[in-house]
Amino acid sequence: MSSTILDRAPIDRAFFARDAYVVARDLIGVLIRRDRVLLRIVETEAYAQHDTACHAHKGLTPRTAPLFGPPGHTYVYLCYGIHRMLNMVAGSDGVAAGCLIRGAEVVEGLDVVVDRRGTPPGPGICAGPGKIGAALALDVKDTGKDLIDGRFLSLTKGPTGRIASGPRVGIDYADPGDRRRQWRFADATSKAVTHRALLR
DNA sequence: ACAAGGATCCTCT
DNA sequence: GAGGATCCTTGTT
Repeated sequence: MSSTILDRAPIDRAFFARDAYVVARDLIGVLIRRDRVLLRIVETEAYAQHDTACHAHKGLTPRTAPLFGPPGHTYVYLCYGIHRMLNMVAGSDGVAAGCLIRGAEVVEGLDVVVDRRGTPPGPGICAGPGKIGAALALDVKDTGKDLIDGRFLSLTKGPTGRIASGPRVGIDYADPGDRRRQWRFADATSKAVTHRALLR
C-alpha cells in the first residue's frame, strides 16, 4: 500500500541528533501540522555554536538557551520586533545548533493561513521565515517546546524535490568565513523558495 | 532604565 | 535587486 501525504512516518528525536547542516538538508519536504494548517518545508538554514551568524556564538543567554538544550525542540525568537522565527534545535545536548525554517508550501488550511497573513493566496504566502511564524500563529512563548511528542507541532516525513544549496541569507554581520558556508537548503522545484539566484 | 541591534518584509525600480 | 520601514527584546548600565 503506497503512503499518501497524510500517511507518513513521524520524525523522531534521533533525526535531530545530528549535525545541523545535515538536519537542515533533511528537513526539506518535512510536513508540519498545527491544528488545521499543514505546511511542507521547502527552505531551511543551519546555524551552529561557533558560527558567528548564530545567536548562540556569544554564549548562553536566556533567549538562546533552547539552542543549547536537547535536540528536537523549538527555538522561537522575535526578529525586527515583528517577525516570529521558527527554528528546530539540532545536534547534542549542551552544544548549540539549530535549523531555521525559511520557506514552506501550504498543503492544508489555506483559508486559515490567508486570514493570519492578511494577504491573498499565492505561491509566496509562506515564502520567508516571518511568514511561516505568522501562518502557524507562533508566539515567542513557544520557544523551547518539544517537537517529538506532537503536542505543539507534529512533524512527519513528506515528499522532497530536488535539493539545492547555497549561502545563508541576511547574515551580513557574520565573519566572511561563516558567510561562505553552504548551509542553506531548498527544494529547487518549489515556487515558495526565496533568493533563487544564490542556489545551486 | 535604555540604547542598540536585527536569521525580515514590502514596495518600488 | 536595492533600500527603507518598523518596533520589540535583549543585554548591559
